[in-house]
Amino acid sequence: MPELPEVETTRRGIEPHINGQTVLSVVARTKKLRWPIPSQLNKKLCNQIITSVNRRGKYLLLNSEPGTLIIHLGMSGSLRVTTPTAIAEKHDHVDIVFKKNILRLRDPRRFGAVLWTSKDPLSHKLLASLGPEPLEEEFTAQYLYQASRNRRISIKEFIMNSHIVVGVGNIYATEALFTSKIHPLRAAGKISLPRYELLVTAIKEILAGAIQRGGTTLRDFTREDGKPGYFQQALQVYGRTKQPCVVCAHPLRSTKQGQRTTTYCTQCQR
DNA sequence: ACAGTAACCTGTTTGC
DNA sequence: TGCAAACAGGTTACTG
Repeated sequence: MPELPEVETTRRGIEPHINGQTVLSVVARTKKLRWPIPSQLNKKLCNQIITSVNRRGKYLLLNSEPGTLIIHLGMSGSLRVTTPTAIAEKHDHVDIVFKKNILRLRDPRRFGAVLWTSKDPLSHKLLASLGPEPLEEEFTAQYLYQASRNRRISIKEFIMNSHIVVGVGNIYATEALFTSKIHPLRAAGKISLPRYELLVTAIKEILAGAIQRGGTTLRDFTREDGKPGYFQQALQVYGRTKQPCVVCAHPLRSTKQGQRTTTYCTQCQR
């Protein structure tokens, strides 16, 4: 569920609780999520200090002197800061135990990941070939325009590809295409530079706005304190199939693209 | 290199 | 009411 705004909301939420804190122990109750959880995580992190909490795309990076714990929340993951005595529930797979609290990973569908690297995390196989951060200056219309030449894939699948740009998932891709009036099925290679300008602006504004509101909570996304985000109230098309377009009142239509639902306005988006 | 599809899971909602 | 199918915020791996 978490897209970039939800992961960034999580990062900002957990950072003040764990940055500079010493790990007392690591408890893994599950052998594997998407991939096996590294054994000996307790040995690696016990008595180590968390020196920074970073994000790259939808990956969270908990740095320490000997290495980095890489966490991905997948579709249903969330991190919470709990009291040291809170009882772990059914889908609570990993605890990073500190003196005053526990950082607890919950992930019912187990599409998430917990990985360890003792090298530069950005050179890790899964991170090395990621596209630019959408909120950084390097993410421009010119970049998307050039990257999309001769690509026949639809624009929606194109911007959801993390090797093109990170952090744009189904909700925000759907919203950004509506805002920039681009039809989600249009071939990425057949979109003009001016239209990419509109799209890039929309992506940046929508992601920034969602972070400001603490992310989108549809069903079970929660912040580190268990509270929801408030961006769902600002969604204009996602989840609104058959309801009237907020611009022209024409009923919104849905289709499937790469196993994901896309909702769009047949009148406004071309 | 690119495009299309299946796969990994569980919980909740929808439809007969 | 019951049950099966469909659906859910992600991403890799495999095939052609």
